[in-house]
Amino acid sequence: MGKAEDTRQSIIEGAAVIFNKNGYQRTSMSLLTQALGLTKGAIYGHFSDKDALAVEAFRFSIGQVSRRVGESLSSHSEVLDKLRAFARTFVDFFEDTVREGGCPILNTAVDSDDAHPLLHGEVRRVLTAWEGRLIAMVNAGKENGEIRPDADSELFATTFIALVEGGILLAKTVGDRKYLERSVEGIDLLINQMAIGSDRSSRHLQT
Amino acid sequence: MGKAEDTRQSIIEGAAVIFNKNGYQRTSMSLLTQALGLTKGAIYGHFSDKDALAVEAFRFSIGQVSRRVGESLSSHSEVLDKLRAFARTFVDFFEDTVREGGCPILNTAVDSDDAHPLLHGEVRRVLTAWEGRLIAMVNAGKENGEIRPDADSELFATTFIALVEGGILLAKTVGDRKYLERSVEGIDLLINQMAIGSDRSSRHLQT
DNA sequence: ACAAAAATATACCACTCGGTATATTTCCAC
DNA sequence: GTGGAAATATACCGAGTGGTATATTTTTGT
Repeated sequence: MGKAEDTRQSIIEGAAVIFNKNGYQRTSMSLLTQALGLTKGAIYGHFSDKDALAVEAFRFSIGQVSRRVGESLSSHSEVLDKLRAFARTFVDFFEDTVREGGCPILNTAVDSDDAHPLLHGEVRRVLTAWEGRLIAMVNAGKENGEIRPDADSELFATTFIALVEGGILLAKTVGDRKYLERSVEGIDLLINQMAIGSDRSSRHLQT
Repeated sequence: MGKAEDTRQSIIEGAAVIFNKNGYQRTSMSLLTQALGLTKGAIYGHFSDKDALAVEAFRFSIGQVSRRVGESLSSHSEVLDKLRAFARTFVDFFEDTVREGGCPILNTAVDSDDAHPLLHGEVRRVLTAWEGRLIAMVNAGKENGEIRPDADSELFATTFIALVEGGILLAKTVGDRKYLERSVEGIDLLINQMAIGSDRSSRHLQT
């Protein structure tokens, strides 16, 4: 990778955090230059405009999340364990997430509301991909006999995502990670209810 | 109410929608003036600065949500029905919510991230109040025998809020209300599991 | 080592921002 | 109706915005 390509990547990585912390609008080009130690000339030499950089930065942030999740899943073979690890990843990295400005999906979804169709399309694609991945995992669990065949995979996928994002929102806003922990606990309950032959499926919303 | 107080209120109501649609940063004073048909002089005559107006606008938006929820609850006497009506209110008003720019709690929580301590404090207060209200309702249900005494009211309150906000986020971002409907369906499952003597408590994550 | 090319820095553009000082209009008590 | 006060409009401020044209530095192929 040449020197130029190297700085291009460092711009993306630096901008990802700054955009995520401050939002698209509040992130000015001059803020980026001083945080990156570069000048406008350098940035505009690599990206056509602020929008293009924002999109690449968002994709990079998503890649980071995806990588973390992938690593968590790889250490488990059973689908049920993979699902549990999936959810718990967001708890494990909560402090890092807060330090980097919160969940980029959540932030960008709210931030790009109407005003930024490009970013809006990106986050929309990420969310449906996430949903599809969860549905596929549940279906795989049905096929290998881990999950009851009558489980509603779409209902599970939606509640999974909603609980994760809602949990992050609550925990970050109120400033207490217990809200995210509880949300993931709620996901665990749902997972147990889909499982075949687990006595945990008879335990409900009790501690 | 004098003419001036009337104007002041119309500024708040108009600004509430504009702030919620565009976010704090993207809502410029000139955007407000042209949308309200007023000039800066009029606005700054009633509010010290943009921040003060934003806070009042946020409170007004929250009041609207609170009013809707209150009306939904008032038509039920049992706690379990109140909880179900609580959740369903967000589905019933989903189209209105989208038209007005999304859930003000969700939007403001993400928007005020770090940058606006005043608004951040407001949304934080609203969230904990919402949590307290749900916990109180569950406890009331325990006392009058509707809800199992061992139900985890805090876990329920957190998952309730996370599912509502996460569901709104998903539904609005992807552009399909079914995601919010599923999230509320998930809440109904949790409610049924807390209920005493309902055979529904043995049905889990199946359609 | 050197010249061409690529990458980065500098200086500047028109425009918009939130906010204010002042002029003008509208309201209200008498 | 009229005078004084309150409410609103107008004109303007310095600062910051995204973006660009050009100058300078750095890299790269030979």
